[in-house]
Amino acid sequence: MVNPEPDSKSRLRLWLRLLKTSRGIEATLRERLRVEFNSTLPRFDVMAALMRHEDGLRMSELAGGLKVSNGNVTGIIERLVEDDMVERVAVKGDRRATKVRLTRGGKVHFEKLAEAHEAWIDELLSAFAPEDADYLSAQLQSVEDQTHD
Amino acid sequence: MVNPEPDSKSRLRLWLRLLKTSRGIEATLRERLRVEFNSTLPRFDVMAALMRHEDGLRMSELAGGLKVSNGNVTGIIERLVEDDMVERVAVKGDRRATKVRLTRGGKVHFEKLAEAHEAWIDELLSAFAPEDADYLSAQLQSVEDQTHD
DNA sequence: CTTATATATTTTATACTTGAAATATATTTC
DNA sequence: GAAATATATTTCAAGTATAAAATATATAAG
Repeated sequence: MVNPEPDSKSRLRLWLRLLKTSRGIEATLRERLRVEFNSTLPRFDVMAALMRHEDGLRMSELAGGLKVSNGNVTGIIERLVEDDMVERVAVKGDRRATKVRLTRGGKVHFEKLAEAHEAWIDELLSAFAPEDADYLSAQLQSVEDQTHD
Repeated sequence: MVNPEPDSKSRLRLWLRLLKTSRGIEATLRERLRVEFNSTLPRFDVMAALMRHEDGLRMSELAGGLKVSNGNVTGIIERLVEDDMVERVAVKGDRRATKVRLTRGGKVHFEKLAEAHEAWIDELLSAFAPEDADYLSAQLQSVEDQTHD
């Protein structure tokens, strides 16, 4: 063949597929969080991060971990505080910083979200046998280092 | 083993990995579009869709194709029209509808974006040999039908 | 100790996103 | 053909997202 398809085409197709898949799943999760829990994906992400850190996280740690901007986290936390899901705690020794952590009620609420979330994913990705899922995860892992612009 | 890890855990890991990978790539693309072309991903997506339809698309076709809300497209198109990238065309026979299509300048501009975009993806996904990319694409395809909530 | 610099966070301006309500026009039904 | 219903689009309110500027506090340098 004189002019075979360049490698970039396969990768482009993969990217479009990757994007379509993750957006589709995200849309479904967002919709279900809204309808069944009156919540959102960003709130879920923030609460999940806080769940993994009993003593709380600084605003900047949270933003860094979720790879979103500081200002973004400020807004999400504001609303979570209004809803008594999260509380702000002073950091002793550094009056610039604030730590943020789940309230008792926030934990209870998140437990429910997390359980539903795991079941939804299990359903949405049921096309993958666990071994395939693990294999795919490993493959995707290899992209990691490429995306540190 | 008495209590082996449930299948849902593998799928959950896959989802988190999928999300992390696509968000990482998206962030890189967004940043580069901003810095190198003073543009954005949503604009790119809209222009790419219009590029595939010489005669233009109705607002609702555009929204449906990109799977975003109508109101969302209205805003993006508004700004693209301001920048002379896109023009609105009346649909004869239906005065409710508007078609939207790339201007000459919009096409020229998009050609540059598309070329850079393909090169970025080729770079970001260089960890995948073309055959692996094709295989992965096919695997991901299988999720498709699951996400029509 | 006082200025310079660095760090943590919030605020601001702008854009994107959604779902729902509003508007305008078409189509169907009686 | 007038009323009811459906469709196409925009507007609206609220939330999410970014980068950059502003603020507050801490640390370093002199």
